[in-house]
Amino acid sequence: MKKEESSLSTLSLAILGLISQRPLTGYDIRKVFATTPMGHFSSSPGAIYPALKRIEDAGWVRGRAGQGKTRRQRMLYEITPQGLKTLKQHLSRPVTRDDVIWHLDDLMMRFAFMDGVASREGTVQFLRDFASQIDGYVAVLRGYLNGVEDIMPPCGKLAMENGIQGYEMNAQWARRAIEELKRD
Amino acid sequence: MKKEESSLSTLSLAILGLISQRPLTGYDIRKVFATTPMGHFSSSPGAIYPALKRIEDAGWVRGRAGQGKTRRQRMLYEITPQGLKTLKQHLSRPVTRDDVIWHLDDLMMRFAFMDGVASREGTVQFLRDFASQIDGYVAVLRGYLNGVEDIMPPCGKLAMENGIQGYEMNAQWARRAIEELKRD
DNA sequence: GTCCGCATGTAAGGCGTTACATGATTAA
DNA sequence: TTAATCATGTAACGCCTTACATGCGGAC
Repeated sequence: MKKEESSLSTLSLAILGLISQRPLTGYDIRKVFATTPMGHFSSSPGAIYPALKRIEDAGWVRGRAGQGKTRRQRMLYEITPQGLKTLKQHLSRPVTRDDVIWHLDDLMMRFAFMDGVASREGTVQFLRDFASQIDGYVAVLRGYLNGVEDIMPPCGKLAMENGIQGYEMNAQWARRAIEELKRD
Repeated sequence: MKKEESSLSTLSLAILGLISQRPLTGYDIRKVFATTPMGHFSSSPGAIYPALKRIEDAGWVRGRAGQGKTRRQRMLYEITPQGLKTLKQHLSRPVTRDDVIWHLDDLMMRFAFMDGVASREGTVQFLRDFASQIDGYVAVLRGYLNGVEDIMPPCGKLAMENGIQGYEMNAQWARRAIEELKRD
């Protein structure tokens, strides 16, 4: 329910994260959103180009003329030192319960872009915090469900269980991910 | 990425669904969002009251003066026949892959409010369609992941796996839910 | 007599969605 | 030469977020 100082919308974070991996054009980004599992992002130009302009105005990326297969003019964006700093800051923000409730997708984005940007220990710590925040919230939800499950209609109850299982799956995933990252 | 005719935002659907179960005031709705697992909805007045007004203007709910513990004036909203029809229509819309990708939360809301509103067979059919649409999408995602997993950085790959596992969890949940609904 | 919970709103701003618009290049 | 793909945008709209505002009633 809260937004923090280094305000990056989830879409902006996704774009900045992608550009941090390698320089991209707006169209490249659209293709990533349209053809990969990042597909729950709007690949629409009305979302991408304004977002790109915003993070350019903020000084986090810099566009320069580049050409691809054709010699059309196209803007190739690369991350700036400022942008990398912002990204790092954003990725290293603590994991709160608010994040778990309201910005789960944002948390996952943060993790997804830690590869070149955060340290291995920082990444593992993030996953640990993530899992433990989820555990805490799941306990609350289970407590609530136990209190009302006798009076809840079947579909409502099943829907609530779906939500809880989703969180539990995330916690399990995080612990497996920690193991996997340690095997290096 | 698409919106349909009987356009109901997820928040409006949640409110209409809650009111369909029993008459509620705006404040009641805020409390539900603030204190139950429906907590990823904005319990803020700036969201609830305008949404309530919109669905009232649409003729789906009717407000009448009612009093609670105190004899303050407060608007108690109840669903209209029109509103119930709209809700039923919305709940019986087919489950598409677009829904799975862009409106999973909406699908879950639809299911959560089927209790008094949809038939038992309709509900089970919904879950079957839900599971099979997810299966189809998971196959696509797994295909993609297989193609690129050798060149993907560890965090990116793990994040993608998280997404896929989330979908798989949903499909499993749906099949268990079918079994549970049949045990009546 | 002050704070907290009840109860309902409004105003500004941000940003994503939908739809429209434009023009170059390439493959059929 | 016509359609598809590349490539970038704008405009209107809807709706959520944040913050502010108000006023009653009960409890301590």
